[in-house]
Amino acid sequence: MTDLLSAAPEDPREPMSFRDIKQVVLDRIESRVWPPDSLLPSEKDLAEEFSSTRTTVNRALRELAEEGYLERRRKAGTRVLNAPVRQARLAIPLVRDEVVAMGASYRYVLVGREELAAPGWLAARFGLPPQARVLHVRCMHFADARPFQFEDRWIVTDSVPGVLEADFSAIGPNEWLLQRVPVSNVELTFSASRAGAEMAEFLDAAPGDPIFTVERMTWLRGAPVTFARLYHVPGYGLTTRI
Amino acid sequence: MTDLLSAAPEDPREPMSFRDIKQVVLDRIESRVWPPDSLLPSEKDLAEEFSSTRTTVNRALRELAEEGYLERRRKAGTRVLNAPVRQARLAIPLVRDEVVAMGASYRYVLVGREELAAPGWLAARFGLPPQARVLHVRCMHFADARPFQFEDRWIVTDSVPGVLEADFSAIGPNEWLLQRVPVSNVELTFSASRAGAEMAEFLDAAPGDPIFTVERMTWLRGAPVTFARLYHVPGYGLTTRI
DNA sequence: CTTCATATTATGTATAGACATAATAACCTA
DNA sequence: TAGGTTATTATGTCTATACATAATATGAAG
Repeated sequence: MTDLLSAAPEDPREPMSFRDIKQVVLDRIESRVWPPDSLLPSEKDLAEEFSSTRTTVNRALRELAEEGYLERRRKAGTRVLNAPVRQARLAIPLVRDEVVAMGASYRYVLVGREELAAPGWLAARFGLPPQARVLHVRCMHFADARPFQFEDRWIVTDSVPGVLEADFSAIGPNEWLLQRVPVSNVELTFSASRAGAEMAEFLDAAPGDPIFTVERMTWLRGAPVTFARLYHVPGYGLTTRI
Repeated sequence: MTDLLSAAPEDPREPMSFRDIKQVVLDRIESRVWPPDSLLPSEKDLAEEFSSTRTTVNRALRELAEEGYLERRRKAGTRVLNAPVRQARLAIPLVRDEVVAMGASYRYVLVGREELAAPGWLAARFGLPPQARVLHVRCMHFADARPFQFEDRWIVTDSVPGVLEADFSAIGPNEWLLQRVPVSNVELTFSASRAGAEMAEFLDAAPGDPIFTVERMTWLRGAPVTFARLYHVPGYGLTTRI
């Protein structure tokens, strides 16, 4: 097995790629050859060591910094972070795609649809004017005829031209919106809530069951677009890897 | 306001950076100038349009692909993804840092510590041999004297030299581990569970309350290191933005 | 000795060209 | 006409150099 702490691959003819360099640097960080808070050699010095160029070394170190291992500042140099600020990346798929990826078939059912003045709590969350109108849509998503997710969504009608003409009987609001509204900013909040009576009925749960809940707020060019609460069937877990 | 759909900034003397190019391309995607599934002009053509080089255009498009907007393949070109596969990035801070960031003061208390054979469910999860030993540590994390998080952790003793000598009375196992064990691979699962009697007592909750739960499994160079369940005080939400 | 100005250094990013390679298009042969 | 081969193209990445700029070190002056 190649000694990854060495600078060069065993075959001297094979140049070190930016990925090779990342791996060597990461190995040195993890083995404490370069301990937390220590200053790395300059890019210029590393380029010499790896028989590479500053641009290639820069890319390797920049990506390690983006991944939370290093801190870089001009002139100050590159430092190993004391506690890596690791970041998990969560893919946010369409619920249809998520169900299909589970190997199940997807089904959608509209539960309710009404146009109304934005409730106070929503106007407050979004900073909406008092008379703002929203479309409130509730729907169910099924996986192989079993409940998977209950969706409770409010759409700001001024932000989505044509939304009042959409009846959402055949297609869910999220898929409809994705076709029409590119969304720039999303805020997600994961939490646990308690199943109320209606929730329990739709999700085949018992009232009081703990429900994994995702709140999703979206904006387009600074204007609020939607607020959705997604309630998952009991037992659901959202998994990601770093 | 500068018309961002134009290729060049108004001031012809200011060259377009890779960030400018990203923004123009993103604007064209969001405004459907380049609709979903469409093929973008080649990097060479875009470099000409932006009076730039392939390397600069490549960086802009590569980052947009990493952010989930584009799909790129050699020779096949660059396409706009039908549904952006957006990814949220979750910073995974130390619980101490999370509490301090909230403006509260942090306190740690060891609840229990015992060495034992790995329970069957854990051996199964990690693929451990039947006689594997683990250190089971339970502890509480407080924010301003209020319960914040209950931590239930199993540490594979073979993977962590010195762990049996650690009593964890003054410092939590996670901080202790971070000082000694760089962790390469992490799997996180977010879910909702129900507060049992002990949990309710520690977290100042009622039995049966929904509890936002994070399971964290870690490996180093392929070997299992820890399995932790983090239970959060009722009302806790984990927020991230895309 | 302290403060301010200047020099130096290390990273951030751009350019131009080169080579590698995956994927598609075009061409040739049976 | 279909299948196989070859050419072409578009992206992936590297090199070498240059310029920008943030941050630190050094030196000069009061």
